[in-house]
Amino acid sequence: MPESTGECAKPQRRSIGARRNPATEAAILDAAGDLLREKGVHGLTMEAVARRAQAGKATLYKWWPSCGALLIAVYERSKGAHQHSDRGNLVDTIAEFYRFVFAFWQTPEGQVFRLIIAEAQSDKDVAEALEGYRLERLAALSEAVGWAQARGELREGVEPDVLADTIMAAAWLRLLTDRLTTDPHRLARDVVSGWIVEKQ
Amino acid sequence: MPESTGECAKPQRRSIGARRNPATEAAILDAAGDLLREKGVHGLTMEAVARRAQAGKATLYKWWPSCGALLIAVYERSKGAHQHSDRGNLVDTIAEFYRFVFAFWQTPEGQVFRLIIAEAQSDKDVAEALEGYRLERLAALSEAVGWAQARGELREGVEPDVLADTIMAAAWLRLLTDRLTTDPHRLARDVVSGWIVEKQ
DNA sequence: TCCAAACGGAACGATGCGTTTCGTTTGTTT
DNA sequence: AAACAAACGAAACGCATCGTTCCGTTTGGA
Repeated sequence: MPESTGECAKPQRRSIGARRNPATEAAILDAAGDLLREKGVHGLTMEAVARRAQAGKATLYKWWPSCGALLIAVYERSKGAHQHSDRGNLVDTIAEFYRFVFAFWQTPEGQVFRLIIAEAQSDKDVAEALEGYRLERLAALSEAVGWAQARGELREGVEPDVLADTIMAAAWLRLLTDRLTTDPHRLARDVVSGWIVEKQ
Repeated sequence: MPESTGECAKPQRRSIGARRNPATEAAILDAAGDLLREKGVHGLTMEAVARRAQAGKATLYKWWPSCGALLIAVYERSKGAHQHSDRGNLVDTIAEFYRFVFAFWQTPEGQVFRLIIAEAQSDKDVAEALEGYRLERLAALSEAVGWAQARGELREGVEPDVLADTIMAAAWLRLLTDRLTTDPHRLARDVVSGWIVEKQ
């Protein structure tokens, strides 16, 4: 990841012709990300980003019409795609899921996600992007639950996407109420084990 | 003193001496609430509130140092205290809980709550107030779960506050992702029934 | 009687907003 | 080779909100 120094270092980025300059995009997203982590969502202003990235405001508004768009772009660039790995039983699989997302949400890049949820409550575009992301993650979780179901792990009548919704809800609540230090395995057991057939 | 014009909305609220004027507080909170519902959280500015309430900005900042404080005050004034009523079994009790909060969150007053959750992600004071409210509701939910446990409804090893946390998480996720039209009873069943002993 | 405190109102400098204009740079088209 | 198109940094604009600070007025309490 290119390090943006924030000042000095006069890159003198100019036009590279009648096409978008990737260096400009990178510099702007770097600056936006840095500002977000340093000053929170209120520090993310078009003015500040332009200043820091040594870019013109016109350039910013051309590619990212609003602050919300910038927020989404910052997150999209940094989000890691988590591949669910089946651990043989549902509790361990979900525990691994919690472990991964809690760890990510605690990184500077992942912290942006909670700001996106916040912004989505009053910005329609952000809400739309968030909904797309939510459905994507929900499908992945559903698949993992489906594996357990196929193994006959689950009690009768359990619908994978419904259980996946509950699993995700627990994660979001921890994020939004600053409890990401919750023990992932214990949480997985607390949320999931009610739906598992009892061993005998 | 005789009313001169009788014109609407010219209260001419003045000082009532060296003490806080309740009429001023009411007018300001009314104005703030109206603005929130009409223009969303971005419409809630100190300037706009002062204009609408015909109050001085100095008065606003004296009693509510920030926009977040105003947001909390608006919500505190309107929030209804939900008394949990036991319905004889846990699913029906939780269904009633979901029915109540979903209905409230869909009202103009209740809509403020999602904005509080959003603001709490970047405003420490709001986060603190939200945490207090969350724990308060969690305790009430825990109590309701405890009733079911006392009846022997729950499987062994279930901790009421842990289950209550999951119940609340499902509600919050619906609020934040615009799914308050979820069927409350079905949701209650989907979240809770895994923890109930099977009838025999 | 006098003082303290709250009130509405107006003004201030600072900052961010969204837009516009300008001159420069460079790839693409003619 | 020349003309064009589009992106770029930079600066400026009118406007809104910010948080603060004055002021004069009002009225209860010391």
